[in-house]
Amino acid sequence: MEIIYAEDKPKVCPFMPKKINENKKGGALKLNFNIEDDSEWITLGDDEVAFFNSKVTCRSYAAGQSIFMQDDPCKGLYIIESGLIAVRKRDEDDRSVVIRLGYPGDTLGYRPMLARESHRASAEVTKDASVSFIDAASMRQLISNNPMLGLKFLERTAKALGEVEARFFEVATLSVRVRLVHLLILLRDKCGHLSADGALVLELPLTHQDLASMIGARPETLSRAFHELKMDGLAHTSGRQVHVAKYDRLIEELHSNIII
Amino acid sequence: MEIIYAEDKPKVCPFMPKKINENKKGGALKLNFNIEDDSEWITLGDDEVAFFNSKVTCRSYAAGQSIFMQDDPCKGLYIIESGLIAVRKRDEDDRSVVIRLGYPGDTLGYRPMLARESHRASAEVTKDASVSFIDAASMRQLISNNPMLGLKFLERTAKALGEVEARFFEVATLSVRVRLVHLLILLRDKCGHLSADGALVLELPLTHQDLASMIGARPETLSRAFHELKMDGLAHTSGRQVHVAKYDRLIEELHSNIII
DNA sequence: TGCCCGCATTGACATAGATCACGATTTTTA
DNA sequence: TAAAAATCGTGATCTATGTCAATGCGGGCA
Repeated sequence: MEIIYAEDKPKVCPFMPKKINENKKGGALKLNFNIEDDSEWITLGDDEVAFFNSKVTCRSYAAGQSIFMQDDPCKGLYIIESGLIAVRKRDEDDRSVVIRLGYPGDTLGYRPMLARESHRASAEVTKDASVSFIDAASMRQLISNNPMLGLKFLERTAKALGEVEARFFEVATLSVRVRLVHLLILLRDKCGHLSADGALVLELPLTHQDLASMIGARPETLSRAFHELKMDGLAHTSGRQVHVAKYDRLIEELHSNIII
Repeated sequence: MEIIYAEDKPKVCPFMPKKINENKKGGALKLNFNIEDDSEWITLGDDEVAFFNSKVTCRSYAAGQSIFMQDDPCKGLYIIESGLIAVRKRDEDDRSVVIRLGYPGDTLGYRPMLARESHRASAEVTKDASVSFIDAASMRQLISNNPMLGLKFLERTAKALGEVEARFFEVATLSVRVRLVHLLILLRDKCGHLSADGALVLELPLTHQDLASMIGARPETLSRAFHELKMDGLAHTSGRQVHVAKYDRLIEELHSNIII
């Protein structure tokens, strides 16, 4: 359910509230995506929803635009409603690494907002997106009023921390091939679907260059790793699609190399 | 101010409360280290301090002992009062990586405690330590009673996340030499002091093997990197000490390679 | 004291992965 | 639609780092 905007300029999203946590609180949150049961936002009470709604603004971005840039001061929290965002870190030589991908429901910028730091990475729109924003002061006010909201964010941050630590471990000890296999498995949930013949197909949302950067490798090396997987009959690429023949064997290959 | 225990077996620490946040709340927290102004614990009110004190227990560990092991279920939060802890992740081939170091005032296990997961790493005592413990249920109760406590933990976790992301970026893009230089600079605050002749000396708290793992390299490679630094007149090692001749030039070398 | 045993160093070698280069694609733009 | 610009694939190198092996060092322990 993606919203298409004709204009080039950003505009405010239409207000289409979703019922959240209907039984208990019945609040209607001004956010344009399906709020999951484990979302941080379902912890908000009526008053808080009203406060949130009065503060939140929404705009849309075309693919290629940036939501914020590395080293910008962090103004607040961004909530992805639709589209796809790549969080990217650069050095002065224009080497860049995609740190993570943001999907609808995800938030951006909570780390620098909470740590009261500047953005350490840029957020680039990969597929046309619509993103809501709430300023840092309001967000902190919400969190200090509502312990559960803070706790939810804490859990989220804690999970992210664990994941990055695991990726650090990977890059430090595992081969490019294994890292690629792991990345493919991680992307399955968000980008995978079954083709007509029942095989698993991943729609990779990024160029091979960016994929390579996510596992700390060069594009050429990634290309060769894909070639190897094809030779072994595990998976083959066509454009930005990856057809996975033997998902089980991917998992196997991972298990023999990783303990998480 | 380190506490020495003669016994091999752990024993309960003496109760030596520190005054925290005297002006406003006057609580005395049952923790044996100097509580910094930005510590999460200064947010506790009288009742909460009493509750905390009734729940917290303390024991001491000798160097070499483990506080918890990878894959153990997480029972609660550990607070380091003295000593030094290495947080280490292992795979089945006994390759291990030191993820971070824990100093007095630091807490261990908040990530798995909050994410309700098992420990993804072990905590090994590197210098005889005294560590307090509070169970997960009590800790959660404290956090949901006191929004500020949660917020403080949130900030801390967010900071840690930023640091690990930065290290991921490093390992993916920078040479071992530059990573070593960066590690030395990071260790300066905790392990550095000035020698008689005014030069900077770092007392490295770990074996070269563990140091190597922290920057995602093998011990032999680390050894050669140190050798290189010596050749260039930047620093030289003797045992676990590193004598830094030109700290400025270390910084320089880093700046020409990193943007944080 | 001397014997271990784990740690550090050094050398020789192997290799994964980076770099460079050049066409072949695909995508974007005009 | 064609032209231009990315992006992708592949081969030929090069090099940083890992691996293996031998040696030396130092600190605990009998």
